[in-house]
Amino acid sequence: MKYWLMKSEPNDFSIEDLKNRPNQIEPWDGVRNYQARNYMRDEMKLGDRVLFYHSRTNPSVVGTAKVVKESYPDHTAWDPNDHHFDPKTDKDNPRWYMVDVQFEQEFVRPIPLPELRKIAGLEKMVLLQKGSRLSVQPVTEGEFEIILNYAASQEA
DNA sequence: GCCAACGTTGGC
DNA sequence: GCCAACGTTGGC
Repeated sequence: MKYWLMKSEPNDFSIEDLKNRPNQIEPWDGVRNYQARNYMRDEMKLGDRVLFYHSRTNPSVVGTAKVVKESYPDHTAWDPNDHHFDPKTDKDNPRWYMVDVQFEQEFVRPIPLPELRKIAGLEKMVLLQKGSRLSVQPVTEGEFEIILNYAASQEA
């Protein structure tokens, strides 16, 4: 099993939105970065765990989700009316892929980015590296556990 | 809203 | 294949 962190701008799609979806499942569409796509297309497997991250507005880890459908073409790339329309990809040779994720839990207290930087054991997290902007990124099992434990300790 | 850091595009 | 110009991301 692998562990991931996925970013979303809460104004665009928040963890509350995920929680309110039918079956609490949502396709992770709109990723238009090759490295992030490769992770989704090639490495994300059923049951993989995901840290849900809110970017830009009060950046923080806000909860967890899991992968419930492995990669398939992101059809929004072919929709001229979609914000993430990509005129250069065609249906015979899909360029962009997505997975479905399902809500697991929302932290009672989100963990803000500055707080993450202070937690021992997270120094090497991709998220915390300078200039890191990947919207889909790997997390180690150790990092994942540290964050879950930290979140749980905040709820006591 | 600003802007630094990245990623992509396209002329040559 | 280089690299300048442009567009985007995301912390602040």
